[in-house]
Amino acid sequence: MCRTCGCSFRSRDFGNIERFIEPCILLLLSKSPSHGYGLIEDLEKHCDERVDIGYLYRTLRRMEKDGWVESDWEENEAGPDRRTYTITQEGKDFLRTAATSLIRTDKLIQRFLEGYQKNYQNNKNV
Amino acid sequence: MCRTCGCSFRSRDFGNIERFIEPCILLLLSKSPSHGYGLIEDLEKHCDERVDIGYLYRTLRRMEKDGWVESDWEENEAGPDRRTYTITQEGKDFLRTAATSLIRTDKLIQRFLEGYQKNYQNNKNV
DNA sequence: AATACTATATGATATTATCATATATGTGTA
DNA sequence: TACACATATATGATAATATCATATAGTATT
Repeated sequence: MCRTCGCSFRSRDFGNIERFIEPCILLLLSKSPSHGYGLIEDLEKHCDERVDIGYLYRTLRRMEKDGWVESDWEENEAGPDRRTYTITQEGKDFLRTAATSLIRTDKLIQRFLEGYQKNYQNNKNV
Repeated sequence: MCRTCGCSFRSRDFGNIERFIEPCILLLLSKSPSHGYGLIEDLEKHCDERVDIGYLYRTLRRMEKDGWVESDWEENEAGPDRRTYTITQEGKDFLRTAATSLIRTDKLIQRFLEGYQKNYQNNKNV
């Protein structure tokens, strides 16, 4: 149930990028190393969505524990120092696996949408 | 971390139907009322995947609490009685919302896959 | 009587996601 | 100098989602 207004719509949103955050992060890092705050901005630019910043930082630490990324502190004269993340070989391998999974997800969603639109055209009031 | 073998691959799978289980159930129920065990088989047929049966039952009860479906016991001479679920108007409304979200998700995934394949073609070893 | 299939349900726990808040550096400005 | 603001990382508390195992029971088959 939605915590904000108590309605029956779950806070869970089937369209949010959080559900695919790891592959998206890995894809960005496969282009060039980056840090948490930078990734937030990249994700927003690419996905038109502001990811919860606390969740992103925790996700990055978890991904490091999992061996998909590595991090080092980078000095930053223009502001606070940054923890810069680099993708590892394991991370690249996982990215490939995730891409395969997402191809499958994409097919599932398209199958769903076809079924839905078919019902809609048949005037089934759905 | 994967509980079965302890590897760093999360049990979380970006391709599984559990991530879109509610819209899929609602779509099936919008065609005709059904019961848990029947839905499991339908989902397997449509999505080539066996959903965890305990999870499905709990999801159905949650959806009922949320007002998306209603249930009644139906006598079954050929086996144990069945709890038959029917979609409500609220469920139909949510199905429409979910479809919109999934169109967005589909676009996000395709954008991701385009980016990924572009990297792959450029021989970036990802 | 034992086994298999159908059918629903829940205990225990792990994982994922959200919301709020703490801390600190540098820049601009009142 | 004091303050607000953007950048930057982190974590406490809690809610929501997902997994795995197990319990219970009716009907059919061997």
